[in-house]
Amino acid sequence: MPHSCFADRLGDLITLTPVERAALSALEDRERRLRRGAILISENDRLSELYILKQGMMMSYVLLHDGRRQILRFLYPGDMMAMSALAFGTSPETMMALTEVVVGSFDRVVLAKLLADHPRMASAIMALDQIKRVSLTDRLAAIGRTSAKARVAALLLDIRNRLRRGDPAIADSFHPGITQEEIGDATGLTAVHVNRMLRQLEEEGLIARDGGRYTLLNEQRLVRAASYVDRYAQANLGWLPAAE
Amino acid sequence: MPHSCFADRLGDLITLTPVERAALSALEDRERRLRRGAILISENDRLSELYILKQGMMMSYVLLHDGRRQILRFLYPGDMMAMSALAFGTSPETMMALTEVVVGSFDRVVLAKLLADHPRMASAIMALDQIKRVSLTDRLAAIGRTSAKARVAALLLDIRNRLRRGDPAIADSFHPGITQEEIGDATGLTAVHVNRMLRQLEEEGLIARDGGRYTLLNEQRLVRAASYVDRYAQANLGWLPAAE
DNA sequence: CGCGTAATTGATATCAATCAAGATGAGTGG
DNA sequence: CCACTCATCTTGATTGATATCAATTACGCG
Repeated sequence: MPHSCFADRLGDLITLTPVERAALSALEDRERRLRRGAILISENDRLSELYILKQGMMMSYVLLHDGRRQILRFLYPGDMMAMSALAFGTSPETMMALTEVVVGSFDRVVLAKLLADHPRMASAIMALDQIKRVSLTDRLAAIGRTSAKARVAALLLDIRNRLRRGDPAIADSFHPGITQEEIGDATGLTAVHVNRMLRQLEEEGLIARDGGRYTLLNEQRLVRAASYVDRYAQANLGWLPAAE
Repeated sequence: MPHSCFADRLGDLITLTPVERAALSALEDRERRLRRGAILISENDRLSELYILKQGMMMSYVLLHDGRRQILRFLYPGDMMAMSALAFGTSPETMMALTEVVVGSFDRVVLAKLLADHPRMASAIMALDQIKRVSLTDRLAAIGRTSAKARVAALLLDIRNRLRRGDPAIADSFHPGITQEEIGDATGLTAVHVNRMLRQLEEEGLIARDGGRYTLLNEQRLVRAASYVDRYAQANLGWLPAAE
């Protein structure tokens, strides 16, 4: 049976049957490779396929008139991308590879078919969507109502947690693989100010940095400073009836 | 056949069969009334039901440690609420009535059953979710990367468009029914600064105000100033196979 | 009429942006 | 192996947008 990154992700939430896993793997068999910096879909491009990130790291962002950029989300293996294809004919956002990546693609009609054949997957995918939505509202609240330092701290915590999901060996030390400018574009700050906030976090003994590597020295205080909540860890799909 | 606000909403996107409409109306038959200011669900309350707003206006928000508030969304008739119940046992946000309201409620298991029995509804509800998600990312970009004036303008445009969806008679003049403090909590600004921004928009001839009533005097310039996009108007579910 | 909430306005403070220069470091071509 | 280049990071000085503080004023409502 072919391996499915997306099934692994769903499998963290519910127990999947072999039949369900097989059905999900159909979402990934059309593979495509991208180099670092390559764009999978640009804002306003025609859109009818969805993608699953299988290897590497990507991000999605929008550009404003004045050239400023807002990064909407960093994407890791198992993440479904371009779900907006379900509602729109053109993409509302740009998706770019931050490393070499492998993505699987499938037509939106294939997803509709999957939902029809495996209704339990429909509920599970919707639940997964809700986790993403709540994470997004957390970020909205962070940008709207918290300090620059808190936003940077929250982003570091979030990236570490998401990396750890793909590699449980990761503890307090990790390599986000993004620039300070990207941290700024994700948190609504300038690169210069991100630099100062990182320095402050460092001086306060909350983090350490070396090259592109970050170490969380006091996770508890960091979580408190950032008002950070790991929504994925809180998820609970116990209410969903087991598969037959 | 009982009337369903949610079916009306979905019906804007796809043509529903009478059978589908009947199934959707099951999501609303358990009615509940709330007075202005009443709280439907508080942050961290146990959660196992979903709701559909049938009449009136609500909002959802989160509170931070320091008492600051971030309003996540204003809710209008036809909006499904508390979908986070699909993924979490407790609510990540508070939902409060801004006027007298009527809501319908149903258990999350009922939704799972509906998705199983009517797979086309599963795709349509997911598409509707995507519209909401993209609107949320628009707001994220606005708060992260645009000026106070642009954010206030965008909120006014959005509220007008959403009110108009419920009442096509609404043109350029409308009554949002929210305070300047609430505008601030939705846009990440203080009430004082919202007041100044409204005044500026007024002085520039973009809007007029009278009591709680707002009039858009130059919608085109306002849309430009706000970089506003009406995602709901752009939605297109043409790819979804018609019902049999 | 009186009370409480919301709106308004001015003065001042603060956080983060902008502007300006280096410093560091990883490729790259000679 | 070195000189060069470009991106990234770093730091200081200054500006600017928005917050905060402090009164008033207007208004809906009992």
